[in-house]
Amino acid sequence: MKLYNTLSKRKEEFVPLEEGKVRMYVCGPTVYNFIHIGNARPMIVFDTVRRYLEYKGFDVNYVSNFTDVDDKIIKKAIEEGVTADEISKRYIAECKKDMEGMNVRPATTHPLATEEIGGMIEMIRTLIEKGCAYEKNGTVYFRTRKFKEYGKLSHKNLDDLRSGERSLLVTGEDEKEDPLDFVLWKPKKEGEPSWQSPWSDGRPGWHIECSEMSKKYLGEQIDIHAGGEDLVFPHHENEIAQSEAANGKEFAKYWMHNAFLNIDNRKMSKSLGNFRTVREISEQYDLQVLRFFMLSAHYRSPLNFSADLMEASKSGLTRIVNAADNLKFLMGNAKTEGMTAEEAEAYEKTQEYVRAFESAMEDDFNTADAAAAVFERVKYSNTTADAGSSKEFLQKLLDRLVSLTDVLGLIVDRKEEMLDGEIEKLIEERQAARKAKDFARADAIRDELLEKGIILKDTREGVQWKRA
RNA sequence: GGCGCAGUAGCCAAGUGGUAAGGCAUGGGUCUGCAACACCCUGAUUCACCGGUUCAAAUCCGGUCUGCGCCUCCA
Repeated sequence: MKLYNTLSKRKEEFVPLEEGKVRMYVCGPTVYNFIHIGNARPMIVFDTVRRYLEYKGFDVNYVSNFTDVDDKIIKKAIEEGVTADEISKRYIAECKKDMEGMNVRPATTHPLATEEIGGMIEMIRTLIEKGCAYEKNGTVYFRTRKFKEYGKLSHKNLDDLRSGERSLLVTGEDEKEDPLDFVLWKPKKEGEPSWQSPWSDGRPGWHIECSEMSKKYLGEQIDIHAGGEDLVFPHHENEIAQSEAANGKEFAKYWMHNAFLNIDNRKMSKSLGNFRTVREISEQYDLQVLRFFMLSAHYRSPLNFSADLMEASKSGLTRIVNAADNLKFLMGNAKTEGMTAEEAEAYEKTQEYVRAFESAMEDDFNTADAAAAVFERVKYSNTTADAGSSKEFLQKLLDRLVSLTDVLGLIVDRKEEMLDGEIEKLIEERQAARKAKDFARADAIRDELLEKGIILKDTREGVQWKRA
């Protein structure tokens, strides 16, 4: 299995620190509002990475935080006249609903920054003891130049950064020893949430949060650290500096970053007014469609969101779901149980699609290519399975399809709700009308059911239905 | 200014040296009372442009054009 490591700028063979186990940390959202579709990309992408690792038999310890103390949260709390805690709790709950809709599995642990302050203070204390940090007027800064490898992730050199920072120098952050130094702890302002520390009542800087939470739940060294590409600098660069300076060992072995999501070819931003929340999308589409859309391109390529592309994704996903529905429908009407020799042979051929799927995923999680293998698999079962197929054969075809779509987090095997007696009666009545060639009546019933969200399909084997 | 990414059919998108996957859309057909689903057929002598390396390039090198990202705690 190969994955692209931002650190080395190339694809590397994945070798876990401990055989059979993967320790993975994904930077989570700051919870000051509903999550937007840009937040959704890393969630979906890295959830898929996790699913594939588990599919390959790894025991994955997956940690993803919620940043629940931050300027934006405080600002929102002031606007609404409630506590910051109320805001963060509310949007964590909303975020979890969205994750469920996108079929993003809960992490092994979802730490909250506010519940880990003690550990952060300890880490800052260690950094000060080692001479890697210093305190000025209640603020603690990281001494960036003390960490010789600073810039190794974002591949920047300190002097280039320095020239870019000139404007900052004159804006009055002159209490820093060096403009590149960043905050580990800052004193509270009036009315802000705060915690006691040896330096001041205040709160931690953003970067130290992830360093500490990763250490606490996964240990000083982890396999994979992931997030959006905008986090490469400065967030992840700073995490490396803090963690490696404090712990004295390499922090994460592999760094994975997803590319950005644009909307109608423009960057999503508040000033452009093109911000789209996952919740908004869910009013128009099943979030499964959003997930499928996100996986239609490689995670390191920029992806453009538009209504047309969502429609195309919806059609594509429906094709996959239809194939599964069809297998289930045929299974319900199968006349024989055991597989014949020909069927066993036909089933063996599906192994080829599994191989194609896996080799796509093994190549830096190429989900677009993996989806192509799923489509070929779909075509194969659409052309191979029919009313004469045995139940066992159909079941095996379905199982194999589901095992692949599960890795992508696509649900194709939704449990069917029982039909209301009334609806069932209408379907029977329509069948009778059709037999009597009373098509006007038959169509009227079909329209009536459509209004109730039931779509009918007449097949040679009988009437198939599904919820819209 | 510094660092970096991308440009493949109407749209989306794989493919990183061996002669262009897959999906959506379009058009035609089979099936069907009709519809829906499914199936078959329908697509790039060509991969932004120019030049080079090679027996061979969308894939490597150089240049040009275009779009974009990071360098401001925005995933």
